Amino acid sequence: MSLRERKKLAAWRAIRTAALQLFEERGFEAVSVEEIAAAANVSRSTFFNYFASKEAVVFDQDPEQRDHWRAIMAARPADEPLWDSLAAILVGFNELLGDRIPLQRRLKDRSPALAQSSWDVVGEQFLTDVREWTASRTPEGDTMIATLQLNMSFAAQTTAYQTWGADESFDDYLRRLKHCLHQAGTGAMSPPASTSPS
Amino acid sequence: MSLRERKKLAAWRAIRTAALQLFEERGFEAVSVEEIAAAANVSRSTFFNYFASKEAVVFDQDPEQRDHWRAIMAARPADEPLWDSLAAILVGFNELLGDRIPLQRRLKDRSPALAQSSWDVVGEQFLTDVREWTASRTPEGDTMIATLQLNMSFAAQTTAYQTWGADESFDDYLRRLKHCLHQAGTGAMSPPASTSPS
DNA sequence: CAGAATTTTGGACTGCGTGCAAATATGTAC
DNA sequence: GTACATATTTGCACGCAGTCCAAAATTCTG
Repeated sequence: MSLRERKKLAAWRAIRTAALQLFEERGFEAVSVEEIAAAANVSRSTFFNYFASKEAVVFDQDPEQRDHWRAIMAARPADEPLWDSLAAILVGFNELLGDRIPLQRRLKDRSPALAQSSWDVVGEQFLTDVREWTASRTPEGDTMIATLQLNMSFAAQTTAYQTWGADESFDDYLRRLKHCLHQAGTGAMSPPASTSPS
Repeated sequence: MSLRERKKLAAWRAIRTAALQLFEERGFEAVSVEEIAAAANVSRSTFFNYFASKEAVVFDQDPEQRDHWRAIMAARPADEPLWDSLAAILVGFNELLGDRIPLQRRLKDRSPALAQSSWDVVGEQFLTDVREWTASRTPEGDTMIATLQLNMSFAAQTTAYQTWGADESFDDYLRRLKHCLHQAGTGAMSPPASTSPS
């Protein structure tokens, strides 16, 4: 790893930690990009060299994390049913994010702007990667069914996130995620009536 | 309907038609709010009185439409399974939107900014209304399962939209939407292998 | 150490979205 | 219709996100 690369990574992390710190202290909207840059000892321009937008600094993942989830994807056996793979990938991804998710949650709760950022939890990069991965594992004519399963797995993820009560732990969240994935897998209308656990 | 209300509606429509016209001619990004306001014979301030953002003018629905989809929601029998209701509501909503959807599609295809607006197809208002409707029909402990079904129905909608080929008609899109809803209802992993129709 | 390649920086610029107070239009009561 | 209350429109100023570009600064290569 060359000096350049090390410095790049360091700058990326300096910006992100500075930003998150400020966001936690004063809320997303109340912090300007200028302030973030200043806190990270970088120019405003440099901030935009690393992050496409102010929101990206909340949702983008550490470059090293990216390698991890790519490994997770690559590890799925080629003959595994798509849905099972997607479920495993999403769970793995969430475990990977770990304690960063609560932070995102805290910020979102306080910020209208962040609240309706298209990307919840899963950042832009992961979305792109998992789309690509799905496409690579989908035979010619099945692209619709594959897209549907992909979107359904995200629906499960979103649901777990949305119904994550303020008093619940991260493990509770993970459990619910798995439950939602299972439920989505077996079908939305499978239970004729009340089948809500825990 | 008072004069005020009639004028309001007229202004709303004037702004939207002017905006859509300009967007079609020159693309979403290339048109400024000032230009839209000018084309609609209104001040810039007034534009923001009616639309919360430049994007909202693409996704917000005509106030009268809102009454229509509310009627659709109200018409669902109280004892119908949630999933069936949601499916019917979404189909009804899309039929209602009708030829406006292709327009949105055309704009989105040309505009990166629009492309990743959180709201695809279904605008903010419909989202809010259908959330509220769902909540009103959900017993105390079933909020997670209800949220999941809601999100899954949107996943089906999104999928139909994403896989809508440029050469396909609006009816093809509607057909695919129904198919996706059915598929999502019976479960993501139901087909062990290739089961893609048409 | 010299020159190529990449990154950082500052500065100017466009345009969205907000806030506010003055002007204008509509509704209401007499 | 005149007078007053209420709602809407308008202009103006402001902050700030995001883009572009050319000049510095830094790292890489030999």
